[in-house]
Amino acid sequence: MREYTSTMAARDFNLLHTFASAQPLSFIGHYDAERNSLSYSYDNETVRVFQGEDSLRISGSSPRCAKEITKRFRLGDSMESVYSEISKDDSVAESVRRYRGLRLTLNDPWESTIVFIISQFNNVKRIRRITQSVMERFGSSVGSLMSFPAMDALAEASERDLLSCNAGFRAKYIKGAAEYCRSSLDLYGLRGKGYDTIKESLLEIPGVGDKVADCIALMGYGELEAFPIDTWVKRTMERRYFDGKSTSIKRLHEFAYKYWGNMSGYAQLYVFHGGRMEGRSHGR
DNA sequence: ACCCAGGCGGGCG
DNA sequence: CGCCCGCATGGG
Repeated sequence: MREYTSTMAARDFNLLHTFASAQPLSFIGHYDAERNSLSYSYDNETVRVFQGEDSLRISGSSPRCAKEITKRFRLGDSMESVYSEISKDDSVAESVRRYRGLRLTLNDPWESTIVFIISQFNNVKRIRRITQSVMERFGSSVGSLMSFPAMDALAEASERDLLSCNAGFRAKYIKGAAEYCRSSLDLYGLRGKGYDTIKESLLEIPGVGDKVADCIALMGYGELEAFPIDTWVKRTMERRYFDGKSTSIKRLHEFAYKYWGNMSGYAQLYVFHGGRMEGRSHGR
């Protein structure tokens, strides 16, 4: 079985920060700390990316693997201009300094939908375990990895089998979302329709609310206006921009859009990751 | 024992 | 619109 490899220059690319930032790839892929590499399956192929000094090495089962990595990690984005656009204050600038190379990923819309449904009211370690166990149970093997389950597989799964993946109360949402996505919504047809249209459609999926819809819009469709507000982002923003006062999600959205505009998605990534890393190191 | 986690749906005023 | 609640499960 042939393997395709390639090397490409990559500045401002940090695989570990990206893996640690709780994006769909963090849950679907496998990170190897010793090699500093990440492997995952896509479209019945496998690929592995190794972080070098100022370069990436790629190996995969298809000649398309380099293109896949370029797209998945948005290597075409100029991080220089992203950083200059989002660094509106010292706290964002500090996150950028600490986590330079943290990349936004562009993932499959269907996979993003299920992963972010699993993510609700949950912690990162458990999201990964549940996602992996759903893949083991309902996916199929691609080389030595597992594929992400098809819509049919999850729509036809029993709630009991999903519960045995420890999905908890999310089991019924997973099944409901799969049924809805295969019968009543063309997830892939939404690509490129724009943030408002995409979000409105996603909100019709059972188990998808405001926050999860923004996550899917951002990391499944690449809509950079999206600004998902979870507990970390809320707390971090209240501390940084609202004098520590409790502030409604609606107000935080309004603030974000005025402040970062169509770079909100990248700003959110650095606010979220910075806030979460800082919060964790302080104990709690 | 306790609080919390990349929230959502449903009910209430 | 805002607020409150229940929801499964396991980490710190």
